[in-house]
Amino acid sequence: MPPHELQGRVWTYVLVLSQCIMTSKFSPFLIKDILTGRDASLGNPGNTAAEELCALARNLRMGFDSAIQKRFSPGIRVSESHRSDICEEEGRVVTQLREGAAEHAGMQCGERDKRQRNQVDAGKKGFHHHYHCEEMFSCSPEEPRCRPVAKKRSRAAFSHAQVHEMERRFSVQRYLSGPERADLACALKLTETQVKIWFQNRRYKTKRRQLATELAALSSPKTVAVKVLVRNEQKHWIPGSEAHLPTTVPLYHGYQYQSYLHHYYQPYSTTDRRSYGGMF
DNA sequence: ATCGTCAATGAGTGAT
DNA sequence: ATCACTCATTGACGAT
Repeated sequence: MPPHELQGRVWTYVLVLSQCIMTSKFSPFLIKDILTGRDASLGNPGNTAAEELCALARNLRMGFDSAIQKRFSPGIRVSESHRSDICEEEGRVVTQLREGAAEHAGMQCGERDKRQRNQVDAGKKGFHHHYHCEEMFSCSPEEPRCRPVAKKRSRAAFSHAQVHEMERRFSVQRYLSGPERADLACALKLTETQVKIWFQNRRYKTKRRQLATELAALSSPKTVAVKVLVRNEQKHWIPGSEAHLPTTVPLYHGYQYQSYLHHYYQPYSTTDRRSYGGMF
């Protein structure tokens, strides 16, 4: 099968899938389904065709690339954790396909982002996170060759509800066990990795702020009550009443080199396999 | 244009 | 080997 025909077929399939997803005909789907060609209307590509499709799909999206490689590359063993990562990536691909289909329908990127933001702000869809425009390659049925476009890193913006819930949880629990993290991720419609990273960053942020606060308190001049005798309009110090004034500590250096000074974390959850008793 | 925030990434580490 | 951690940094984004 000529490359441009394969690519056209992949692109058509992507569009069909996108429309299905947008109209909720079916979702989610597996990339494997694309590659094994379950849809009779698109023929029945064999293994070789699937491999070719796989190679082409690699050029479509970063999400495709990673997921397909991990799942289908020969000789690569997939662990349970990797499998869950792959599922996450497939979820991202679905999101990207939704956006791709929307874009194909004529919506401008900026308008779409605005709309999504409005949706998030208005809380119309409850928990929701989005990815911004991220064109890795420019492909279209009219343009058989994929043109590489500058890579752009995406950053999810969690909704207020998602952040609020994680903050609430963080206020009572600084560490989550695996099952707890999975539950929270499921409830918030986030991936476990996102929840994990959020808690990591949150702990780090708390620690940084606490250190900064403490160091600022140490380095700032203090108002201290000092006993003074007044006699003949002159002030006289009373021995032993001097306040201890600490030397100024530069914030950066204090933070940089005293990072292990303050072990104020709560102990790890009892349901977790790891114990931080020795560390904290 | 600059700055702060924050999700994500990577290096290094320890536990299992 | 795998996992989750801390810490430092990166890059996107919004506010100013």
